[in-house]
Amino acid sequence: MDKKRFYITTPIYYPSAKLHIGHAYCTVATDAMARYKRLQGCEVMFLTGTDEHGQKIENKAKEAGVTPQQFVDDIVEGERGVQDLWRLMNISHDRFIRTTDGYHVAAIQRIFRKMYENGDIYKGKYEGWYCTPDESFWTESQLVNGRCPDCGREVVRASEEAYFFRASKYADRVRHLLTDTDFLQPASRVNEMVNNFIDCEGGLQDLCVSRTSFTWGVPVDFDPGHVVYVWLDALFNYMTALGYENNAHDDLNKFWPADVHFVGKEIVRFHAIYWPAFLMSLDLPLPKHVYGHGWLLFNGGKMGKSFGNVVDPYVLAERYGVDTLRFFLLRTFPFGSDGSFSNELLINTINVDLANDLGNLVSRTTAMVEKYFGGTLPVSRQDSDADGELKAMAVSLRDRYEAEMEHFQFQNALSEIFRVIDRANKYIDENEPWKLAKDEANKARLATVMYTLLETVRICATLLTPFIPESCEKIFASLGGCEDCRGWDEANVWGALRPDVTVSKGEALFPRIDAAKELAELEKLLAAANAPAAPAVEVEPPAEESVDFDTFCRSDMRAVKIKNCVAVKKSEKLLQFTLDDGTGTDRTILSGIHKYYEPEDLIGKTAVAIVNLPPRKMMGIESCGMLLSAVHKEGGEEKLHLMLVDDSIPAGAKLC
RNA sequence: CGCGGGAUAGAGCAGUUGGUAGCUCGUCGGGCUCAUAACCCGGAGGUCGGGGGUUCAAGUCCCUCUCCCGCAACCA
Repeated sequence: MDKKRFYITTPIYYPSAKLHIGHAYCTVATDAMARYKRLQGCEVMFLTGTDEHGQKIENKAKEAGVTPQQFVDDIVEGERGVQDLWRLMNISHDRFIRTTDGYHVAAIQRIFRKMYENGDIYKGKYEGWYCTPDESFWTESQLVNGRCPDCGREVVRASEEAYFFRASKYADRVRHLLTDTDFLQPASRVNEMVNNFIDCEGGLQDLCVSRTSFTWGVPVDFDPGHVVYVWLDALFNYMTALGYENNAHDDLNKFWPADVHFVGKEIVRFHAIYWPAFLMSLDLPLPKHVYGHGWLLFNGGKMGKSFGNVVDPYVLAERYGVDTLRFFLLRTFPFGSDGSFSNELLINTINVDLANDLGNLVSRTTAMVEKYFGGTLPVSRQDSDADGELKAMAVSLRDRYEAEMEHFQFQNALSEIFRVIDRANKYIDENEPWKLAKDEANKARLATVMYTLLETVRICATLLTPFIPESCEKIFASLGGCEDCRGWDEANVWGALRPDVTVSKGEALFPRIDAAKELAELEKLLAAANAPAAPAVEVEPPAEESVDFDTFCRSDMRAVKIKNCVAVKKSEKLLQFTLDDGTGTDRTILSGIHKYYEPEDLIGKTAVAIVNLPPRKMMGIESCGMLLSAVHKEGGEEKLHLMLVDDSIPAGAKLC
C-alpha cells in the first residue's frame, strides 16, 4: 500500500529586502506541519522559494547598480540570505523554487500561451497615465503631483495593449468554492474576500496579466515587449515545482493537488480568488485548502521597515537558540489571527514553558534516576492509583494533539502538551520521590514513579519534535537513545521505554534568562540592527529642463495663515487646513502630511500655498491649492518640512 | 452608511453547536527541597465595551451605540 501523501507550501517570498520575523513565522509553521506529517508516516513534499520578478526588484537592482539577477542572487543565496535563514531555522523543505529558474520560466510561457489559446487570456486595453519621454505607464495613485514619479514631467491619459485574464467567467465557481466549502481557512476570511472582490460593484474584474512598463519578468513569447504579471508567474510555482509543464521534476501526479497553502493574510486574495480561477481555466484540480495566517505586530503596531521596528530573526535565533524561537512563534500566537510580538513575551515564554516547565522536568527527573539508581532503573515495580491520572493524560495526549494539528492550531496542540508537562511536575510533588528514596523498602515504588515520569517525557518529546527538533533529539539522548520508542505509533502507548532504561542528565536544555538584564540588552541589539548606517541625506538632483519666466509667474503663490487644521477622518495621511489667504474667504486645502505633523502644532502658523491650481477632491473634500513643503530623504526615508515663513508676513502676500 | 476583524481580572490571551467564566504572567499567603532561585497548593482581583431584546438560561443568538485595528480608497 502507498504511504499517505502530503503536499504543503509556504508563499514564495519576495526578495526585495531581507526577510523578517513574519516570514520566519510562516515558514516555521509550515515546517512544523511538514514534520508532523512525516512523524505520522506520510510522504511529504514541503515547498518554499522566492518570487523574484517584478518592477520593484528591477528598480532596487538599478539603485544598487547591479543586474536584477545579481540582486536577487545575493538576497536569496548570499550570506545571511533567504536560504541561509532557513538553514539556520532548521527548516526541512524538500524543494526550493526560484521563479528565475529556467524550467519555471519556460513553463510559465507555456501556461500563458495555453490560457491565451483557450480564450481565457485576451488582449485588451490598459488605461493609465503615460509619460511619453519615459515610455512608461503609471496608475493614478502612482503619480506625484499629477506628474511622472520618475522624471516629474507631464503625463497624458493613454491606453496600451495588455493581456487580461477572464476572471469574471469564474466568479460563480469561485464564490461557491469560498462560500460552500472549507477551501479558505480560517472561515473569518471568507466574507472579506467575497464581499470585497466578487460581490462588489461591477463583480469580479478581469485581471491584467501582462506589463510592458518593465522587462524583469517572464517574457510573453508570442508578443515581444510584454512580460507576464508577477502573480500569474508566482502562483504557478506550486505546480511547476512538481514538474507541471516542465521536465525538471516529475512528481505532479504524486503530490498535486496540494493539501494546503499557508499564506499571509495580505495575499489571501490572490490565493483564494485568482489562483483557483487560473486552475479552473486549465481544468486542473484545485488545492484542498488555503490557510491565511495572521501577522505579527510589534508592541501592538504594524511591523515594517518604515517603522524602524523590524525584528530580525537572525538576532533572536542566534541569541536564544533556534528551537526556542520556533517554539515561541507557534506557542504564543493563534495561527489564524494577528499576534502581538514583544521582547518581554519572548523571554517570558522561554523562561516559563521551556526552562521552568519542560527543561526543569527533564532535568529533575533524570537527576533523580541518576541519584537514586545510578542512572539505570531496576525492573521491579509497584503501581499505585496515584499514577493513573498522569498516565491516562499522557497516553491520550496524541489524539488531542492530532485533532488540533489537523486544524493547524499549533498553539492549542502545544498547550495540550504543556498540560501534561504541568501534570507531571505536580505528580513529582504528590509522590515525593525524595522521601521514597530514604527507605530501601520503597525502591520498587520509586522506580515506578520514575518510569512514569520518563514515559511521560518520552511521549511529550515525540509530539514536540515537529516544533523543537534539536531539543527533542537531546531529550531522547537523555532517555538512552530510545531509537524504537520515539515514533508516532508509540506516542499513544504506555511502556515503550525498556523497563531497565538507562538515562543521563546532560546539560540544561533551555537555560533560564535573567529577564530584566536581557531586555535592556535586547533592545540595544535590535535597535542597532535596525539603524546600521548613518542617515545619509539625499536630495533630488536639480532639474535639467529650464522653465521660462512667464510659466513660472503663472504660479500664484501666497502667504497664508493657518486658521484651523484637523486630521481628515479615516485617512492616514491627510490634514485639512482652513486658511486665511487674504481674500476674506476661507480657503480649504488638503495635504498628505499627517505623518510629519500633528494638526494642533500648525494652527496659527504662516505657510506658503499655490492658490491657482484647479480644485481637487480627496476623501470627498475639495482641496483648493497646495501647501509647499521641502522634501529630502534621510537614510532612504522620506522627510518633509512644511514651508513655514515669518509670521509678520500678512495673509495673501504674493511671492515673486 | 465601502468591506472585514476585534473589545473577557493589572498585562497578554482561550472560550466549539447558549447551561456554574478559564489559561499564562504579575500580585498576596503557604508548602517542598529531586530540579535550571526552579516545582506544588491556596487567596485576592471580572457587572465578559455601553444599552436594549429573544430564552427557564446569553461572553456565546438578534438589534443598536461607542471605541480600536486591518483592507480598500485617498495621500495637491
